[in-house]
Amino acid sequence: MPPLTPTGRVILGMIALGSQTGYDIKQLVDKSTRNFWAASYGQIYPELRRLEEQGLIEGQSDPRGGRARTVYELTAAGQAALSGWLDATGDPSFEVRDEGMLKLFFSDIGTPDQRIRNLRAMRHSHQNTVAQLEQLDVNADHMGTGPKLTLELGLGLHRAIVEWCDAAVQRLLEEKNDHRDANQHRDASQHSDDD
Amino acid sequence: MPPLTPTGRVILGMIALGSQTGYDIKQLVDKSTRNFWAASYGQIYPELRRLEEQGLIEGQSDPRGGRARTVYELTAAGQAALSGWLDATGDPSFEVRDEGMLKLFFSDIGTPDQRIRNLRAMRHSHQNTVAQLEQLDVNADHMGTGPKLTLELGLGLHRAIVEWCDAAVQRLLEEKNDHRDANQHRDASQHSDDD
DNA sequence: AAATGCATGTAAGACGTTACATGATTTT
DNA sequence: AAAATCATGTAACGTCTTACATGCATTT
Repeated sequence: MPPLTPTGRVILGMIALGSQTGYDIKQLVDKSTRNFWAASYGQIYPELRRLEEQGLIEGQSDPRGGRARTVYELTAAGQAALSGWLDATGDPSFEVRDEGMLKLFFSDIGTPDQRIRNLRAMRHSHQNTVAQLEQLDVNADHMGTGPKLTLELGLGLHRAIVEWCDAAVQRLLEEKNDHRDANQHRDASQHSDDD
Repeated sequence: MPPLTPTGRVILGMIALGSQTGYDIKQLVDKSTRNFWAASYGQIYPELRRLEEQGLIEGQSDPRGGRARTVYELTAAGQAALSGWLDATGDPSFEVRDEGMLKLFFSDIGTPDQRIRNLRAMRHSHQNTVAQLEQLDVNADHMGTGPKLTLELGLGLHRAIVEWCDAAVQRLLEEKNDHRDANQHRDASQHSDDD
């Protein structure tokens, strides 16, 4: 028996949480886990096939009107596979690919202005994420403990990044001003940031 | 002209920072960016070829003794491509795949103990990362502003995750105790955590 | 003499996104 | 009547990791 693929895990989990169709799964992933574990249709539908072949899920046709629709549920083997994964010890995989940080890393190559623009772009995208998560947070009452915890952690992290970006920009601007003031006396006006 | 590939960017950047060989690049990536942008030999060497074909870098054979060795440097076009990327506006890509959080999200499926074990596993792996970054931090004097900033942000983030995991575990344990105390009176001993 | 580090590379496969295509149902 | 939502799927492509293979140079 091949081990659960990465996408296989999300799918089993989402079906366990009540998702029925491939479409359903995608909706739920986009609403809940996409910030730390995304999935696309191009992965989901083929993977549903494989999981059924492996006997971990079972689907049956359940059309709504003239519209084809396949409803899936976990088999006993599927529940076992899911539990086995959740119970497995050993460090969980963790990967980040952050273009903003990469640019920041290389930012000595460019101008100080470029660096600040980049920090503002980072700030902006993480602030977006915060706003999305805050939307979800309003119905935290109807959530299980797991989803509540991940939401809380996500909010905390993205907020921390936003705040750090703000602080970094401010520090860089002050350094720039210090440097300018040390050379000669001119005026500069400060910007105000949206939020 | 095809746009810079993801790995192409790191390679150009690392060469700009002074890396000379493919081996060099890999070493530097592993020491500096791998927590937010990794690269493997399987990507690096083929990509060096492509970048040379595109005229963005130029390599020349520079053996050390009987050992083959190719030293690369940026061409003018390569510097332009790198600057163009660093200067580009529009939100930078940002992706996370965090198995620990995914398990946490699904943790209502398992037992409370499983959830706590999972949180401890997360804590452990992020604490490892913190330790690695602290090693790098000791020679922060010799770093440019960019590397210093990414190091600082990385440290802050991973430390925040460690702390959040600790707090979450504690909260969950307290809830468990409250629940137990509400039913009947027994004793439980607390664990002590390594660090 | 052995182990570690320097240095280069490839092949196979795993994983993933994007873009496209199709069509029914429900809401506006 | 149009737009949004539900629902399923595929093909092409891009990207990346793992595992393997090789061999010289330096340090222990």
